Amino acid sequence: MSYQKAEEALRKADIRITRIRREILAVLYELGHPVSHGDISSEEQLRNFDRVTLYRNLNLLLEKGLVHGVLGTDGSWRYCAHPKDVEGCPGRHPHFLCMECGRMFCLPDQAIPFVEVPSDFEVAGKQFVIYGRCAECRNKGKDTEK
Amino acid sequence: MSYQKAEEALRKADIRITRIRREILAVLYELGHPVSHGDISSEEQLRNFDRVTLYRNLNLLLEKGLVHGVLGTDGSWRYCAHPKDVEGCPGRHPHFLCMECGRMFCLPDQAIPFVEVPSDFEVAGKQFVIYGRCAECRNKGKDTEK
DNA sequence: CCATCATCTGCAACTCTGTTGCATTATGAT
DNA sequence: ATCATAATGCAACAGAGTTGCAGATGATGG
Ligand SMILES: [Mn+2]
Ligand SMILES: [Mn+2]
Ligand SMILES: [Zn+2]
Ligand SMILES: [Zn+2]
Repeated sequence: MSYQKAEEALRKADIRITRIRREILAVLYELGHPVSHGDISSEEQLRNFDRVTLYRNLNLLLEKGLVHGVLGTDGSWRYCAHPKDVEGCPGRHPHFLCMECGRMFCLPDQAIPFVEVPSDFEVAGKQFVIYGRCAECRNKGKDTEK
Repeated sequence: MSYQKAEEALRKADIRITRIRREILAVLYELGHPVSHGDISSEEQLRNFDRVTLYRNLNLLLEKGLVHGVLGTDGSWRYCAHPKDVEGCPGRHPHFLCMECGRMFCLPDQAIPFVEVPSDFEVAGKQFVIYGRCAECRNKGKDTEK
């Protein structure tokens, strides 16, 4: 079960262990791909928590680096955590967003490429989102396409 | 003046020439870096148009490829057009967002790097945003930094 | 140069994502 | 078990962007 991993991560990050935090991390570990606030809140285990509390905890987990966040080109954030990322989950890889089903996929095998910025600029982070249609949605389309 | 360029581009894209469209394009051509709806709407020449009309026209110009859009990690879109991009302005380059002043900069000298996606996915586009602090904001900070 | 009709504009209302303030409740250290 | 501190729930708010519709505007053909 992912609860062990979740508690371990929370302890390591030195933040209080509460039910919602355990559940959020467990859900993200199981799913393994970035999901929106809405997706998370409709998971069985999280359905009864207040949406604000969910937002606040997602932000906390982001700050503490237990979760990484990706802003989709649809304008909403996805949250993702991989249990294997021992030292937090920096998410330094590109992501793919399917604009038909709204699912987001990590492309973890390649690092976000280096890009030159003016030398007097200070880089805090990067987001690389590729958007289009996922395999599943392409297949569904094939019947209907004229 | 950029009005010539603007009208030319509108004619080429085969959309009606209206005052707001001419003004939007002229403003974007002059500024030459991505700006938000809010920035545009507070430009002298555009201050008296309705914000909805501005949104609708920005979307039209995006669709027609006369303008490129970049979603900042602050969650709002910036719009940009370079007059030299004769065949529309695809914006296929990374952008830098200063999280202090909110300004966005094109990094036009480098293409958005190629990234492998699963072969059965269909790529429609990419967004590569680097965020941090611009040179100007770093300098301003130096006085105040303890 | 005017009539016509498609298109564009302005206004009001709305949606969606995310945030803030505050009173109440749970957590964990003692 | 006690208590201070931190987390939660609820209501209200904020900002970006969209939709529906009535009335104005611009391209076109006579
Ligand atoms: Mn990821
Ligand atoms: Mn650009
Ligand atoms: Zn899909
Ligand atoms: Zn700046």
